[in-house]
Amino acid sequence: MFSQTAEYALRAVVWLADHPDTSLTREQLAGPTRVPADYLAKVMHSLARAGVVQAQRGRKGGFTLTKPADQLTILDVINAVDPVRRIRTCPLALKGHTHRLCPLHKRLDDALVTMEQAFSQTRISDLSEHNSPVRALCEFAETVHA
Amino acid sequence: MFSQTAEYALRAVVWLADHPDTSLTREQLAGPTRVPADYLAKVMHSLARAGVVQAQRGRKGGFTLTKPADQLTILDVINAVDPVRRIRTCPLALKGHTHRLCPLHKRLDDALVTMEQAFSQTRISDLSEHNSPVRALCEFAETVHA
DNA sequence: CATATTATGGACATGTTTATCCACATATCC
DNA sequence: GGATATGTGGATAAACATGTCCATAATATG
Repeated sequence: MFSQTAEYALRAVVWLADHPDTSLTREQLAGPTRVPADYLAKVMHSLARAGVVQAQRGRKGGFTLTKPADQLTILDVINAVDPVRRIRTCPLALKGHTHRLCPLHKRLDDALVTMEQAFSQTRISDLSEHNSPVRALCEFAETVHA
Repeated sequence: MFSQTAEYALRAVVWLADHPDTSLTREQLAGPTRVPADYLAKVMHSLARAGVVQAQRGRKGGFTLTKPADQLTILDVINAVDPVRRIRTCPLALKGHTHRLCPLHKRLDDALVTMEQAFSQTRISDLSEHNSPVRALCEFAETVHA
């Protein structure tokens, strides 16, 4: 239901949130989050364009969150890489039926709204180890160390 | 968020529900629902295998719903062609972390549960013209007639 | 300024979904 | 049984998502 890209983006952002005030390189992110490093480069680029992270080139470069993790939601991340596509007009190519959806597409869109709400209500900081009994990223950090 | 295939399947099933006790051929379904006829063949086949519709070959053949539309939900249709893939184990390949999800994947799975519930609570009959002020399939029927 | 490090951006490869086409099996009608 | 209508199944293509590779630009450090 979610794209692989969105999954990758969320893992990277959560990892960044767990390492505040630190610039992490693509490689440093790719390892613990288990995202293909070369593909992660593209994902991080999307996040940078969307203003979720700030990129810094050159030596000592890397990525940091542009906002504190408690001001960043799951929805922000998902919309940056793979926006929820609401159903606003009839998917069938109809004449003047753009203003009101039929029951089917109304229900489907309602489901999308519900998901958007769930995503917008969860802050990235809620996913950190400090704020949850179970550590984010399935406690992956415990199984690997640089 | 939903696959094109699921969208097609829902259109076809809603159309079938609006024409009860009638066997509709692939062509008769493809027209008003605007689904590519050849692709619809495959979608209907999936629905038949899942027991949502019954297929009848040969002359005067076609498709009918196996159950009354008020005993069939959106979830039944979606699961037939493009099942909601719940997150039951950690997407990161971890050792003994299958029993409990981290906060991130717990939240994502919660969102999936919410969607499943929304889908299972809507019956196909709820989408028919008789039970709704706005006709199903965006009143497409009004714009085309055989 | 030279070098090493790092993100950027494009080309390319692979995989999956969506779509098309056609031969075949099955059923109805005469 | 012959002719016609229909779903079934496989091969193939097109579009898109995912993944890999490499040259380039930018930045810090010495």
